Amino acid sequence: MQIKAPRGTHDVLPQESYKWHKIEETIKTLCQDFDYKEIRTPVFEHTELFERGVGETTDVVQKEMYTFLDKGDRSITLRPEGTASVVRSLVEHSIYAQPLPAKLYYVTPCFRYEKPQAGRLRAFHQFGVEVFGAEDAALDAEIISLALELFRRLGVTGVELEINSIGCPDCRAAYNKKLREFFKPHLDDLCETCRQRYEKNPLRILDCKQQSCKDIYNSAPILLDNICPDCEAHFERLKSCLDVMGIPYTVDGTIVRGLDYYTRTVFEIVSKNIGAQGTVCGGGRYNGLVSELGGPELPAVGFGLGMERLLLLLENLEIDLGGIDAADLYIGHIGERADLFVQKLVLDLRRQGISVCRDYMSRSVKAQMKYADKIGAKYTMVLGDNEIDEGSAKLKNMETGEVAEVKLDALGEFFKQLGGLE
RNA sequence: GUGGGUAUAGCUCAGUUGGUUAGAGCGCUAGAUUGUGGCUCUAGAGGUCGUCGGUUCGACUCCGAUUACCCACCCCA
Repeated sequence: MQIKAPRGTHDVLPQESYKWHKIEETIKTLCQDFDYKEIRTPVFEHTELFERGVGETTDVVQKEMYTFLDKGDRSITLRPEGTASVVRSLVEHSIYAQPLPAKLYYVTPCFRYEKPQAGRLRAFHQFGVEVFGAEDAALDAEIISLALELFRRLGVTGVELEINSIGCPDCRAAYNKKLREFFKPHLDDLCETCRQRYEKNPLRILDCKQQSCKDIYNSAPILLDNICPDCEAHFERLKSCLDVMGIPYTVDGTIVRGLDYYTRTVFEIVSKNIGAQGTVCGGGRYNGLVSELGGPELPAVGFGLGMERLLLLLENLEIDLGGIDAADLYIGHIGERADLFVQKLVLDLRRQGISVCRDYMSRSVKAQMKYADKIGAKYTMVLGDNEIDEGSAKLKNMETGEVAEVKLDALGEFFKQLGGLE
């Protein structure tokens, strides 16, 4: 009986993994340029962290977590998103006692028990950024510019930025009251989930996709029009920062986001090139989360960016990421003496940082050359008694077909110079 | 969790109104005068036709169930 990869997971094969390397490299230098440092947290945490951090009423917590009891009867959950873990770590290690703002990033696997479809997996990866300690909307704008810069560096076009402000707990409480008053006469016409939302979090009703509910909330008061003066000023500052950086955006008052911790700024970067899951990157400000998880009152902003969705985007836009790295040199051989000679030579060259392959299949010279061609080796040479005795061999450039006589003990130098020229 | 589509070789797919040894292209392996890739030619390996059950003299083909994948809803990255 053959065992296959679990539902919603997939293998990253060599034809694909080089793309990951390329993107991860780009992220690394990007974060260096913005002066963000990498943080790595465990793949699993205490379940309670996500219940409190992500919010008990969210879909993620209510029905999508991989939760189990370990052998010590602890309730453990595979991380469904990155932010809660980073905040936990920040509090646990008092990172807030270091110079603020603390600017962190990560690329990490996440797990959500959902029904897979285009751009949605059960095991996926997020590139995330979190900044702690500053209230200034310039920082909200900075992380947005960081995300957009990643797309720019990778050559991704056609992504759009949508922003909104969902206010602070104060203005949201006032707004929720207003909303309840608005929906009260329509209660019977709302769908069942929206009736529950009415009690717990009326804001979420505005996110309902049912036409009957849409018809009702279309004329509801808009949160953005009801935020307090401080939140208003914060949002204005965000917009002027984006303006001054030349970053286009649209204000979308309907962006609410499904995670409970957001305050003030929320944003999404969307694309039409990844199927129905249009959001490649989503984030916002979460000023209350650090204290909620036992730390001090510390403002924070962050985003999560779906790596698989980014890959999908690159693929659908037919963006070239350079292809798999091929070996520098393939060394064929004839005869037993050459076989052992090559075994040693290959190691010598590899120790010098040259990527070298040889034959392990007792193939004919012709078949060895065919193989070298298939793996895309840049150069080839064939060693027999003559070449070993003379200490030199013909080195063939597989792209141009040019052949040059090269001393075997000068091979290392030859490839180093070649590398220097590229 | 709800709905729609698909399931034949490693990959992309043919397979006539059910009829006996299930095909192609690509890929893989080996050859085409003795020690050199790309083109061409030849040969070979590789499939219990997703799985289980039913109808039938006979099922890859029809029916039912199940599973997986894809897509959409929901939600989100």
